[in-house]
Amino acid sequence: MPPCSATRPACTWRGTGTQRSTHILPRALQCGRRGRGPVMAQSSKIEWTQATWNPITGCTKVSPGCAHCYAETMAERWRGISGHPFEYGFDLQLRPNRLKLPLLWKRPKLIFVNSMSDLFHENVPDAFVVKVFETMREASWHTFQVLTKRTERARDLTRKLAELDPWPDNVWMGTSIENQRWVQRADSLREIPAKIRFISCEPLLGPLRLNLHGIHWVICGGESGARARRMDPSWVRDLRDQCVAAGVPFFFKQWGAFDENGRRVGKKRAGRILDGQIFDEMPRLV
DNA sequence: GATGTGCTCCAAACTACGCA
DNA sequence: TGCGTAGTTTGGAGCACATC
Repeated sequence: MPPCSATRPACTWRGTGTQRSTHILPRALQCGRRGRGPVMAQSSKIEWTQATWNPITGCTKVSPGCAHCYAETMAERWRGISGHPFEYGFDLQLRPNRLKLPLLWKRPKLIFVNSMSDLFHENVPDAFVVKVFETMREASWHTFQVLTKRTERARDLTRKLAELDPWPDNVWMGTSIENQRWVQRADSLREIPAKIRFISCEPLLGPLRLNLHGIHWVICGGESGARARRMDPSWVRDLRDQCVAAGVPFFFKQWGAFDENGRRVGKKRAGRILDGQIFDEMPRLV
């Protein structure tokens, strides 16, 4: 019997690996234990990265793009399960025991930092951010992708950090922009001296007119999940055309829960083909 | 032999869909 | 209409196999 169930919310998470479920997961969801010691998601289903690293988990909402946050949904389902990594749900948690994890991964990877949080959340102490940067600098064989909605704090804090050390070449910096209301995040991002600056327009909730000066990569995708909001295909095409015109690599991650014709078919079936093409472009190193 | 990699399975809660 | 099944989400666990 599974140790955890809806009728026994306070039971202990044991993760025996021998439990059985009626749920069948797609192959692409699978990820693996890698050797010994503490582990994290060394393989990720996120299309534009290879692995995730979460030295912090949990976050709070700042804009409409957060409304149906998958990370929150995932984390909250484990709240109260003693011993589980998300025992405290989506409450902000610093995880110092994970700080050195990328140093254990010997093969170079593209690592999404804090897929389950925001490194520049107001409740993350400056000193902890510094420690995250120390690891990223030390693990120079990896490439780290930091994504935040709090670009003003990121800019201010990185200015302070720059007084100690220059921005590491292997750390990309990005921000999420879901509609025109939040395009000013790109202005703060432009002031951060990362070698690669990128914008993630996911979930894309409205038409966007972006200033792509100083931006090296744009990711776009529709919302998935049960309560997903539909992305109008014209918004995607317009964004792609802006990137083509500006010479900025464009990555179309997914249609989301709705296909190109507005039918709810699920993320998998909706796919990621735009006008007969898969846009997989990655930033050119500058 | 030690370490790294690939594969499989599991967890909860919800929605969509197919079928009787 | 109601029921059962599939799908969605990522992190963590075990095991087998590959590589050094």
